[in-house]
Amino acid sequence: MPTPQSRRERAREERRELILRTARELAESDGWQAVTTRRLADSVDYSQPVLYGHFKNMDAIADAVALQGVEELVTVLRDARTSTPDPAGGLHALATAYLEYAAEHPAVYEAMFVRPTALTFASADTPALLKTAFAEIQAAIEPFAAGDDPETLTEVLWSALHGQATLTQATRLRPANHTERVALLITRLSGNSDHQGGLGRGHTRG
Amino acid sequence: MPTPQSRRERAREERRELILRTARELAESDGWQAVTTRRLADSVDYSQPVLYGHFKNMDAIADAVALQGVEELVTVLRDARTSTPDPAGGLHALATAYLEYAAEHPAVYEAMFVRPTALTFASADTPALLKTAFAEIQAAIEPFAAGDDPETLTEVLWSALHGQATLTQATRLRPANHTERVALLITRLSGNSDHQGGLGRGHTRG
DNA sequence: TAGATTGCCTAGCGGTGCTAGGATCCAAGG
DNA sequence: CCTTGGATCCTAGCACCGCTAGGCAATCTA
Repeated sequence: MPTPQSRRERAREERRELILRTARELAESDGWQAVTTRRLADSVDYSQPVLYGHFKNMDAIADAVALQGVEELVTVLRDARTSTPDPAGGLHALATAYLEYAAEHPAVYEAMFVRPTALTFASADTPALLKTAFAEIQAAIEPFAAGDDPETLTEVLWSALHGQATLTQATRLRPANHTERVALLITRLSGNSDHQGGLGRGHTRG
Repeated sequence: MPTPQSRRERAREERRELILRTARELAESDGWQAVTTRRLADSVDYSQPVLYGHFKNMDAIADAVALQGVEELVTVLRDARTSTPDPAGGLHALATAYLEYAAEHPAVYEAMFVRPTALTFASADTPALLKTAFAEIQAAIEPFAAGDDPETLTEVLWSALHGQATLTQATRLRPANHTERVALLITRLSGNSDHQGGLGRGHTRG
């Protein structure tokens, strides 16, 4: 509904978004440790207590940013996966898109999956959104499940992507080999050695 | 050097280890955010400035703990890999040992690979130790490199393990499927789905 | 024993998250 | 018009954080 009751409430909502946007920018530019109540309040030109009128505490702000991130990630993954009818190509595109998003929005990614704040237990509707994101990954890898449990395979793929995302951010991996790592990962995970050629092996034991 | 010069220096070294051990215990029991200078100083029954006589700052303490962890991890990985002459068995054992160490020492693991403190740039001899750890993983996966670059494949494996370790700690993955995830990961990464001969999934239905 | 060195503590700085209490504004009622 | 009630916002402050200056006491050297 585009008319959120009164004008006051609309102004209030706008200010909430201002806080969120500013926190996100601050985190992306200087890291989450630089997002303090005083700095954030200064940046939005309010006093600290105003922040607490919108969010329970500082972690809740990071959680809200994380929620935005999950929504964005879902559409990014869906767009990548459905960019081609070829399952192998879709999987490769999804994996690349995942790592690209993590690289381009490191602070948001950190809020989502690295920070201790449990997004799962944040609010009631959060798990549904997270399940959607998980389902996107599953849809990409499921054609290659063969005899294995698709959900477990999805967890394996997600973990592998998550590991590459975080270790790359921490400059623990050679940045140059980014492309090769993704390609090698999805090639091996999808079960055959030439993923360009399509599905390849379909049944090893009947 | 078993004789560290004077008695004073030996006492000093003992106190350094006391600080390190206490910090590690504190981190494992209550998390790194609970390891503050005041609490740590209280726990070792000294004042805060004493800590700074041994370490440059708080992060340096976490780095020292991380260094201990890498040493431990190297031996754990080596023992696991060489526990069997079978390459596939060795790889599986190494992967399991890696995740087991991460699960049993979450704070140490966090200090090593999650905390922003760059262990690589910590001191001069650190990279060598890290390279040894990396080489251990590479030794386990290299037999399955086929035509692919072994180093890239090692990065892929390590990232995948790291992802499983961190997401498991954050309770983002189902803890029950721990074993299945490792088995599926190394089965697929090692190149084929059924030359594993009973290590992982598959034959548990009879 | 006198002097130098070292080890250690108390006290304090600026910063953090967060909250209480009073001031101020704004919309509705007499 | 003025008054009143409620929402809005800020100043000031608490306890805690990492870290450091300065002084005191114990120890080693001569």
